[in-house]
Amino acid sequence: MKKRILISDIAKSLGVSVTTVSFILNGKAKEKRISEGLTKRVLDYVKKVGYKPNQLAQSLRTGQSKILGLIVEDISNPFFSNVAKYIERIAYDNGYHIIYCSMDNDVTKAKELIQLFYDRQVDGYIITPPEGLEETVANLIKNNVPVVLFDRYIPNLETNYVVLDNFNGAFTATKHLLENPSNKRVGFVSLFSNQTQMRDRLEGYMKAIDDFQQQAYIKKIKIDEDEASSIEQLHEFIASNKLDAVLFATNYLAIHGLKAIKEYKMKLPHMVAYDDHTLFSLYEPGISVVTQDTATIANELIHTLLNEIKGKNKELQKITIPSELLVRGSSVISEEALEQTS
Amino acid sequence: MKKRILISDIAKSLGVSVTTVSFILNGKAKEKRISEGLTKRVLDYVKKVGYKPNQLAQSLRTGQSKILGLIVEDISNPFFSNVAKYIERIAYDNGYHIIYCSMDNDVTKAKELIQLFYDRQVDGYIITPPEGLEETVANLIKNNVPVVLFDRYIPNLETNYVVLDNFNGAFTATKHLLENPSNKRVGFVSLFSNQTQMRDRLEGYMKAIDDFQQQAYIKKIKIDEDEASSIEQLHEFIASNKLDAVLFATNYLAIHGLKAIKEYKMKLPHMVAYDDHTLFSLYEPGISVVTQDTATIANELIHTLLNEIKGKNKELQKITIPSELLVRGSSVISEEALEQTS
DNA sequence: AAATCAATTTAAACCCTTTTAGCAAATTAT
DNA sequence: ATAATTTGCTAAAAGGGTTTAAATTGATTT
Repeated sequence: MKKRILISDIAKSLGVSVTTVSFILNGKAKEKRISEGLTKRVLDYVKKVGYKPNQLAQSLRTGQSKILGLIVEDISNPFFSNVAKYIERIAYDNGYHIIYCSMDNDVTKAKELIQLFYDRQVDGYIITPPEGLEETVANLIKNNVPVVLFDRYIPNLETNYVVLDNFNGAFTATKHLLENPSNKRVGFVSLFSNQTQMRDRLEGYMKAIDDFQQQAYIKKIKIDEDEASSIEQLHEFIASNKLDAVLFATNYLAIHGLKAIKEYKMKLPHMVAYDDHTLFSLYEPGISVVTQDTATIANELIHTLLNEIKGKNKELQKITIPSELLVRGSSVISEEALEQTS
Repeated sequence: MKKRILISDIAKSLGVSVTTVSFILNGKAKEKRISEGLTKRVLDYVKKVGYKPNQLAQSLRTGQSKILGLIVEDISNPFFSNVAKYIERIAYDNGYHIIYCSMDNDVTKAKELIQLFYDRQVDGYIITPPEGLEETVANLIKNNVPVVLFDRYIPNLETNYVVLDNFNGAFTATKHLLENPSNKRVGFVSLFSNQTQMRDRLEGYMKAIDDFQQQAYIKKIKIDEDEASSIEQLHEFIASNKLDAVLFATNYLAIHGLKAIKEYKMKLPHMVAYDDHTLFSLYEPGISVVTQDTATIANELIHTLLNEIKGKNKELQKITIPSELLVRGSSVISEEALEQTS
């Protein structure tokens, strides 16, 4: 923690030039034909005094900041904070840092953040794009800035992305609900949003509904609706349609749903939420979810980005990760439900 | 997004020197007695072309990175991610960026992170110190690095910190539980940890127990215990002592407790958790919590740190934020509980 | 008219690396 | 024995700003 030691100090102490030390430190000893003896001597000394290059100077010179920008919808959503946690870890293991931000589905904020990151010369971006960010992202791509989209992609824009198999996730979930003979009326709660993940989840729901030749009950909530109003609307939706089951397109919509149920003492025998949450595993009755391995997602994201930065991606990576339906509490719950109704 | 414009470009275009532009941009026009006319001309032009100084070059020269390091216990814990979200926002509004990390209560990792941040020349630190970090933090202080501790502090070390009134929080919570005449046996679940927040919560619990002249039931869990074992131990603790109520010292311990209750179909009529969680508000019966305004905490933290950086703190800031007992569901629940038991 | 002074502006040093271009000595080829 | 390479290393420029120390200009004094 004492006074910072510089590369010139090393050079002086060893009686060699700064250039030589730099070459050796950057693994160019062979290439620059520096003798093995000297290489070892420098390396040993550097290790002994614990010299570390000044990142800022290094970045200024190389144009590489070794910082990655992560722009997620909302870091306080456990889905995103879990992914962030893994990304952070892998990035660090690869010598990168993460600067992260929540954009709260606000295009203006997202644009500002990207500009800010750009000014900071981050080496790459992982972005969950809100609607309206198409042009900004297109611009980044055009300028050869490494970008990976996440959770949703931008149609008609050729980018790397890592998303979930939303269609099959929603399809399987809806099918699961419909297969229960007591569920005649199965609804779907989503957002007013044309983002791909929402579109695909809707399509998955519709496919299942059509397969079972049932009526569709679809409710969309405004993306920036305040919680109280959202709860109010969900109450109305569930109660007036006398729904037996609902598929919620996001975890917080499902939470609003639960709050509505609690507040208005409604019955909603079955539901499936999108993206898991501690709450869902402990709630009685247990709440089934469409889930996915956040570690896998983080892995794909960060590796895609790092490869892009290193120019190792021969072609665009369009990765779809299968999602899984985690059925909860059916046995326990049906017992308990029976007990309670009896 | 096009090619970056430099300060030298500005100077050339305007036919003045780089120095002059720099002075004006850094608000030293008056001090350096640069004429108002020129000042305005430069400022207008800079705005017109949208010039922004290269942060790296700036940092390299001034030694200020405008980056703050935030080291929390676990970013996926909603308490921390909420505080982080606010901190992030305020920092940005003040022209600072946040680099954050979870240290997972691992001293080695925390030390590495601090070293890493130090190498990156962050301008200040917000740290939730794990046990064993005393010396490292002391070292930072000794080197005049701006530091604010958070959630817990280090006894005998003179630092800025922002913590909660853990003693009163735990005391009030325990008192609340004891005041219910049906609660004879009130336990406390905490961690094997000498961190101040845990120590104070224990003392608050003990004070209430002593005031009511009751027996104490205290269970500590290893700080890095795996979830399954933690659940197992909590089951044993609650069941064998036939506890009527439990105060949990952290939100995840309370979650483990709930899992134990669910898994082993136990009864635990009342509980209070430390740090709120969506789960606790929706669980049936609603779970009371000791909570606090994360916005206030974040505000105090970031402003203390920024003032420290600017040298505006005349003295050390030792801030204790009052915590609040949020009693949940007592009325509704007792009704429902009655219904179920009847 | 020369000297002094204040008001402006600027050249150059500095922050710390990386990297280009090149030099001197040792080898090899002719 | 000399020219052509190769080997081993380095001086200096570059990267993009900030800041010190000094130069320039015009006005005022002597």
